[in-house]
Amino acid sequence: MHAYTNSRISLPSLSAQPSLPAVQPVSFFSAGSEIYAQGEKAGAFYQVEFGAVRIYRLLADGRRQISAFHLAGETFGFEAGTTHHFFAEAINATGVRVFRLTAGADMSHQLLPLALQGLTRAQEHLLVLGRQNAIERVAAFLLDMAERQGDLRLVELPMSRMDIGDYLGLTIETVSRVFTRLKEKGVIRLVSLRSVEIVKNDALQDMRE
Amino acid sequence: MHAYTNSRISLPSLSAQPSLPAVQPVSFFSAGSEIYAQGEKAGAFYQVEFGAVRIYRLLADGRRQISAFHLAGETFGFEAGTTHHFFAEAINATGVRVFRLTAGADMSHQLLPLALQGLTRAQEHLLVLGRQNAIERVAAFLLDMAERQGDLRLVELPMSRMDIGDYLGLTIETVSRVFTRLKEKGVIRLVSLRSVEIVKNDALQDMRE
DNA sequence: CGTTGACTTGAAGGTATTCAAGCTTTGTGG
DNA sequence: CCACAAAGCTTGAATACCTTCAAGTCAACG
Repeated sequence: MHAYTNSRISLPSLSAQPSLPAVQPVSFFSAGSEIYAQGEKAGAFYQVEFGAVRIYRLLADGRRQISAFHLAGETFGFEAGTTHHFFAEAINATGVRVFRLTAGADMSHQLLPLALQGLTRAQEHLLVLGRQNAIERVAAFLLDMAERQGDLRLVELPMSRMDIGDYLGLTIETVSRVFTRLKEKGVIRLVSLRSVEIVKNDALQDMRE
Repeated sequence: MHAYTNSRISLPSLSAQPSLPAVQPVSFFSAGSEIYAQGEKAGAFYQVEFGAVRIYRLLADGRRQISAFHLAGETFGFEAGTTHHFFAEAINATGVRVFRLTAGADMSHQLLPLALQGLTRAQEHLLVLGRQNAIERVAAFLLDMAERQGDLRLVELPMSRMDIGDYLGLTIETVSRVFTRLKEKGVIRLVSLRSVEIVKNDALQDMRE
């Protein structure tokens, strides 16, 4: 399947992050490889060095809901209890810094703000999934991705249409149709499959609700 | 509108909760009254003594998404940053113990598990809103309410159909129709509008996905 | 006992899904 | 470097599910 699946190569730290121990090694994950699985014992948290990660759950019949994407610089993996409730996978070739939680050290101060930020994001996403239509969902997604990439006109989408659909609670066909509609309206330009230029930011903002 | 809106009467502690300072007073809120509002300065967290609370966001056109209900014993109100991102309202006559966050005291240890639990719940709710149909959503809701009330056959629903709809991303009509269908199948019995007997627990479990 | 608000039920309509086909891009091997 | 295969994406038509609009029922309360 994946040539490098589960190959984790430790490297010296590339960049120190304030308030986190900077000496942690970086693990590499190839596209599609698993970082952790639902039911696995939790005991670490993770920071994306480069690449992108998807966090998701599955229903018994295979339906998938991606609850979050994590891009370079972002942190994930802390969970309630001792086992993971979700899957985490590298979307592309991805480097992840792993911070093991040791029994003695207390990381509450570092983790609480991260947990609260994740909570706010999840709750805002609930509004999107519960009360917004397809166009509004895609608009919210594009604006969120743009914001997290520094509000440039050009937004990189590291994930497939399938991933976007499973994040927004839509099918790939609907995602594709909305992209086409936004393109025809001149709101966005599809530079390539994984790269979108936001032409009319205001129009997107208006669509978001 | 509400006769007792915003009346907050302090009472001595009714029950001490482990690991939280037990001397906090209890505030009372009448049905529909606001506990805090989006944009307000945050600086406390809350524990429900009795009654029930809804946490929600609004879109500009009035669409509402309830992200969580909180029943007796549960904790809410901690948020990222210094201002509230959500509204909190008493659903019925409700007593709430308020824990003010003082500048000196550090509550990270108490708050982190609560924040992580909230995060897990929100992410599980994302799966419901993103990938489940109306019956599955209502089944998940009823089972969740039952579990939080001690897994009794009789489940009390402190909230209206409107609230349930806004929590599950459905209209009140759809919620009502699903209740009727479950009743006709003999899965539940509508003891009263706000009280449901779970007759076939297994059937509900199966429907949940 | 009548009024009000909440809930239920029915019929019509709309949005997203499903199923199906065609197209584009990417990767692989000759 | 080209040809082909495979995967990912787009587009179209039919269908399904939920919503909207409307009317009617039920329950609580004065």
